[in-house]
Amino acid sequence: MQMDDRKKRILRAIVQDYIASAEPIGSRTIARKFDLGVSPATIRNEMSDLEELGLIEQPHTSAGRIPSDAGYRYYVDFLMDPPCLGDQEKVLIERETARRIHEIQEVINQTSKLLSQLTSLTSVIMGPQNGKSLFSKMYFLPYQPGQAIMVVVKENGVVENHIVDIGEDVEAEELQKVADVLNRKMQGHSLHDVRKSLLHEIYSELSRQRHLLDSALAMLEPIINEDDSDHDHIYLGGALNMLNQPEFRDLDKVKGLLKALEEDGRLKKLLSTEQHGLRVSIGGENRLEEFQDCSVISASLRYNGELFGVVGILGPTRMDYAKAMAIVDYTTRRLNRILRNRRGP
Amino acid sequence: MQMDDRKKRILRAIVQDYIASAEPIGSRTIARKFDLGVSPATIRNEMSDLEELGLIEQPHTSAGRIPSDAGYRYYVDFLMDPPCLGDQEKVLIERETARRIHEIQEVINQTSKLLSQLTSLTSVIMGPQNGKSLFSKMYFLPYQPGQAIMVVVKENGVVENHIVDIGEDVEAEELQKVADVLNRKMQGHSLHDVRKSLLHEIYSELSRQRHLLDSALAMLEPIINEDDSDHDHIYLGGALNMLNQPEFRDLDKVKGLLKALEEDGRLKKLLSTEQHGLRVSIGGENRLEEFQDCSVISASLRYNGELFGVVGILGPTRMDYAKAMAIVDYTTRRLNRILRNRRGP
DNA sequence: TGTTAGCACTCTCGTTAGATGAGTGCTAAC
DNA sequence: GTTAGCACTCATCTAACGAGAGTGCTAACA
Repeated sequence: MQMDDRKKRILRAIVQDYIASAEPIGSRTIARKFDLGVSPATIRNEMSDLEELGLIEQPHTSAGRIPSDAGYRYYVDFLMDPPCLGDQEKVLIERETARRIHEIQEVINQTSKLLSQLTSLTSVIMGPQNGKSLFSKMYFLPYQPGQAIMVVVKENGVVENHIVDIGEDVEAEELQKVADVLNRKMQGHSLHDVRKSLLHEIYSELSRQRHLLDSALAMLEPIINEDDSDHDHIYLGGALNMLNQPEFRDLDKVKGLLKALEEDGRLKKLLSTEQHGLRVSIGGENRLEEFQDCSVISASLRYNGELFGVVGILGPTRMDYAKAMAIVDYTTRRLNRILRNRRGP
Repeated sequence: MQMDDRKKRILRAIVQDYIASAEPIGSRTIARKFDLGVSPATIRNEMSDLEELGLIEQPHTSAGRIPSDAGYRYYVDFLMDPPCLGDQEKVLIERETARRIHEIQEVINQTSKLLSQLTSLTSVIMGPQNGKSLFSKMYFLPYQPGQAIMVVVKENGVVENHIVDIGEDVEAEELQKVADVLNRKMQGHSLHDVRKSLLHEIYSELSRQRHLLDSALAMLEPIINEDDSDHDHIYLGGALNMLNQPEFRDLDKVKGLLKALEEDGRLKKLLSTEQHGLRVSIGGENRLEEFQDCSVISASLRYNGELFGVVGILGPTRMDYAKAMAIVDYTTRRLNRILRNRRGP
């Protein structure tokens, strides 16, 4: 069986109406709402075909039809109006991302809020993966007697500060000398590497300042550990928006989904991809059980060509794909431009 | 009418049973479950008295009784077993708070998770209020051509870093000289003060390095602005736990509450207090409409005697007060001890 | 051969009516 | 002061029923 023009128009009508209303739609309603020039009976026949093709389905015998995952996929790939963005939305995105990008955290928070507001869906942002980030430099600044501020700069531009304990008799300046050696050795290596191979090399070079080195290395512990932990958090924005979707009127469903969202690991799997450009994952295309009723639109952030993070939107399978895709696309392009302007160290 | 011993025992039974079961409890059930040595009829008479005293109420005519806000208050103040903590819980708190307290953010995240896990309620943590925090020192570190890392230390021990734009021809070292002047002038002043009065004083002193100063001040902008904004975020842990409480089986109720939680301002009002020690706010005792069905147990964190933050638990009015109070109390004591050990600069 | 009208059938949803059961308040007896 | 008994109230559960929306099939039509 082929998808002729009329079938396409009918499928398009079903998907669009269902996206808007969340109600199964019947032949009669289609005939009334969309001017296809044929009677409900004809549409019924066509719908029967579409069902056989696996593009639509019936929740129960005497209800209208709703799109299947494959139906949404067909719609996104072939039938949808090309995603395009309103001017106000563009302006909003420009404005929100223009404000203070002094801290990476700031960017993430802002963007997350922005996306969920614009789409009325849940936004999902995965920051830079600590595990893979390369070390660039470290500095020590005085803090209090016995303590110092350790500032760590990574090659992806991220700057972190930690308060570390040093001996009472040690000055931050002194420590900085040790740090300089570490900087020379560690620059461009992942923290993982450091632990694996560089440590003893550094050790020998610095043997005369052994006790200082010991403490410096102890200080790096927290960062090195962070490396392994699943500590590259995922930030959710507008998780509540989900409650407004009729498909989540069932409390248990919501609970399950939110629980899955709380476990960072699940989401990370869902978002992880090396793919450039926009990615659309519809319903069952997600492998994960919990997200079978959801779709994810995501795109990657890059810094110096490296994966820096992922920005996405999570919504019910029945979502306004055109709009969501346009918004994610525009936002990530914008962020990538900003990241590019912060040239590599 | 007086609260004699039997009345107290009955009220205690009602509160405890209702906390455990979330079901209104009737005279017959009390007589069966709790061994008071009197018949249901007698208990009915006493319950009638308790209702007249405003300590219990009936959801509808033919249901059992539930505690009123005043009833909970009476229970907490006079009837409750003194809050005390199991050893496992103590150990858990010790262990979780012992791990890396290198970053204030870390402490907040950890504690938030910990509290919500231990109580199965929602934890609420308010970090240091930027607006009130006093400036201590700033440093500049090299980052990339045209940019520097600005590290700001506040008197409450918080360290922040920001990436700031500087002229292409300016070195971070050069900037540090300006910073030294700023440090001398601004130490111990709130950022608010700086804007109001110190700026022109600083200006005159540094007039020869005007262009550098201009940029340094521009850099402080983000922090100064942050000051005014409601940017001292509130961190929620286990907001989902609420969904498990039978009182929130109604989706609209949950939505309303979560919406109120999302607006930081509301919660800030709820938590703000100068009071030392444990604070219990029951149901209608909260002024805010949205939280009439909730109780909040909170306590303040202090650093050098200054209010540093607030740690609390938010749950339905029907919560296990003894347990929640014990946990909040122990946790904040522990955190305060840790903060004290990080002596003031 | 494709399209349409007609019709019987299915299934969900909202309403209504009873039956059930937990709990109360009152009265009178102990 | 305490208790047993009893009539009454009210939420909740269940079954039954009708309305409404939609389908699939058949037969007629162009």
